[in-house]
Amino acid sequence: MIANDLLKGTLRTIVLKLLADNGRMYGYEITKRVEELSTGKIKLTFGALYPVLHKLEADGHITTEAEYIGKRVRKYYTLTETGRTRTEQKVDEFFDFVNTLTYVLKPTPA
Amino acid sequence: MIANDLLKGTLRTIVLKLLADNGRMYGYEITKRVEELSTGKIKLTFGALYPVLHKLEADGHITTEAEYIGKRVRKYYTLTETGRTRTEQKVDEFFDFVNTLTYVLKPTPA
DNA sequence: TCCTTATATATAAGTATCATATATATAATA
DNA sequence: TATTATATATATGATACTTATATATAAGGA
Repeated sequence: MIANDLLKGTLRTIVLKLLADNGRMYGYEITKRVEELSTGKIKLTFGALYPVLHKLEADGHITTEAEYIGKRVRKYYTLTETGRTRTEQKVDEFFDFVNTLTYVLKPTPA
Repeated sequence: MIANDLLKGTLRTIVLKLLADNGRMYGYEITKRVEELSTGKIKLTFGALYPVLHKLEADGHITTEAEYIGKRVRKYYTLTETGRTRTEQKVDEFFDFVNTLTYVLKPTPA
């Protein structure tokens, strides 16, 4: 498992990027996909995920469609145009961060 | 500047790694060195740094020596053995995290 | 048939980490 | 003499998660 301090600040980015790559997805599906892509090392908690999804919707980055699977509700989320732009920004920001921190954490002089 | 959400969870790692590489350092020096290594993109705030240094000391990862530069106190910090072990863990943890998240954030299918 | 596990969303309360603001003081430079 | 740099420290506040709790349907195994 990945230390959860490090995950802080990346949840939004993860969610946005998955939606960008996969078209529309629902919450539960997102957690499963992240677990899959990270070979079990990252597990999103629902208590964090759903508030983030609601926030992204409130900010106009995603839209919702409810669908019924039998009697159970399922909410599909899709990126808006601004959401797509935001995704690019956030992903770039992350790799920038990694490059910069690598300068700090790589050096090992005699 | 690096988005500060991303920095969360990396402060301890940065401090430990700098001490591991440079022998002994004092707080102010650490902030300057980080700014240098990150070409100005990471600026540690004192409000975050000093509590972390005190915490690391309380946890037995570093020890302090006070030195007087004229009349001004300067506190040098040095890694203990457990601190050295912890540094390795934390740095490995960070690069693990990066590799794992890259699996999630890299894919871009048609 | 009953129990457990998986599916599915949601909110409230608690914690950790860092930023901002404030305080104090000495040394160097313009 | 005034400003900037050096140097440490704490209190308060914001944010982003985790943990706990709630609710409900569907599927699978005993």
